[in-house]
Amino acid sequence: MIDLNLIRQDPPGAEKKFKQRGLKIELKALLKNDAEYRAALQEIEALRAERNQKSPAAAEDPTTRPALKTLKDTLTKKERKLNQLQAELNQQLRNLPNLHFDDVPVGKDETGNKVLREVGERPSITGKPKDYFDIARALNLIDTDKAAEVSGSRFAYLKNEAVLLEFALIQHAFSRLVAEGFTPVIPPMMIRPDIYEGMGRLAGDQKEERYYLDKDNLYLIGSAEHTLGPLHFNDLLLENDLPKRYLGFSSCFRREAGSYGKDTKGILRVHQFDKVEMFSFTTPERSEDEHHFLLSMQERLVGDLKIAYRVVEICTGDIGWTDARQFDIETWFPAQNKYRETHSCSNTTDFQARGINARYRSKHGTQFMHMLNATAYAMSRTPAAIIENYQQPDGSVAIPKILQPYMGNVKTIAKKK
RNA sequence: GGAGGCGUGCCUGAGCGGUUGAAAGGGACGGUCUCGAAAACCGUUAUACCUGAAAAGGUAUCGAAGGUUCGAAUCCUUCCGCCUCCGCCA
Repeated sequence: MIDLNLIRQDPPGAEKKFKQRGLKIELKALLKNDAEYRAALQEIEALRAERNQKSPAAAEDPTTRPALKTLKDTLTKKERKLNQLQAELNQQLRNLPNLHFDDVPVGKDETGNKVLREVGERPSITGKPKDYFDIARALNLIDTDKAAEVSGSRFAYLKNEAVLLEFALIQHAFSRLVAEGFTPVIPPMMIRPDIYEGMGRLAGDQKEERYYLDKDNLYLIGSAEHTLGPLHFNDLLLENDLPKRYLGFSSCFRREAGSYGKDTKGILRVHQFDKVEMFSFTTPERSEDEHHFLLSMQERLVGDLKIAYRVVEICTGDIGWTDARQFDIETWFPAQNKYRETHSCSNTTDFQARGINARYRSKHGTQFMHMLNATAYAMSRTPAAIIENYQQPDGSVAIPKILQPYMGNVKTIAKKK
């Protein structure tokens, strides 16, 4: 949730940023509500003060009670109205995204994203590169036809080496990052609505993206991020505890409601996939550094696979709801002849922390932490990138050296007899 | 699914109608002592909002929302959450 004080301080500035995000948000109604709320609050507080002051005397002198009774009745009426105002105000606040940093590139959609650097060499493939999905099917690694019959579109059976490859990636991510001091976590994959709301993940049009279990009043998470953040729900840490870094593994569930027709073939966009995710809690002073640290971890993980990638800073029109700044890593897909998003890295500043009341204590007092999240490896997309980049002329797929130890030192995935 | 219990400050935990923002212990922070540290001792230690230049004052907060009352952490109702036992179960 956004800080109301920021809105009060500079309404035009906030409106400008919302506009840069492509949102038409008028703060006029909200500010009017806020002013009304504060006026009403003042009035009520004066009445309460009067009541509190006179009440003790009523214990001895019952004749003063009728007057206090009328005072109480008017108070009740006014309090009801105050509650209503507050509820409205809260609703309005929840519909506001985070404010991005001033130097985030302005743009209306993903075409406005800024490429920061390209790293690594693209593979030299003789002939026309084959699509990862065609290769995978030929090698009996993915079956979406059967999955469609059993579960519907955008589901897949991963089989054979695709499974081992996924486990290898997971193990590599954990061994690398646990060595860096990240705490390994397997978080819950379902979450309560109020916590989810606090994480800012039901706001805007994100709600449409979630699976909801009506019978139990629970949502399926769309990323480990969603339950890693609430690891410090209602917590008060000490400044010395920070930064706190976690590495979570979870399945991710997404309805892909707005993506009809996009990536319908294959497994780049599915309702369910696994992901290893980094999550950091830190101080406001250090959050930009932490953001770059997480990004550097991502580059190392992609670099380990020896696949070409580029780092992109996401522009205002494409940035996430909760984010003050977002980087993506896009990985090279030879057959598509372009980079595709495989990693995302976000600094949500205190936006999520305010929503889940995650604070820390420093010499300057108690304040909200800054919270950041970053993909380590997203399954299906990363294995797809490996398959497409490591394809061999004979139709087999080489396995990145760093993953071989996790796969029984097998060097290639070849067609089975 | 059946039966019962419980939700208080950073934590543990007392309080069960009126000087209770809330005892006590722990933790954290500051100080004394020390070459330094530990121990011991002394002190400090909630948050939000409102008025105010400040000093200060006011209001709210004991799971949440309602209700009873002049007055609620304390009584009532509903909801939410947690725990224990039994049953079922990877």
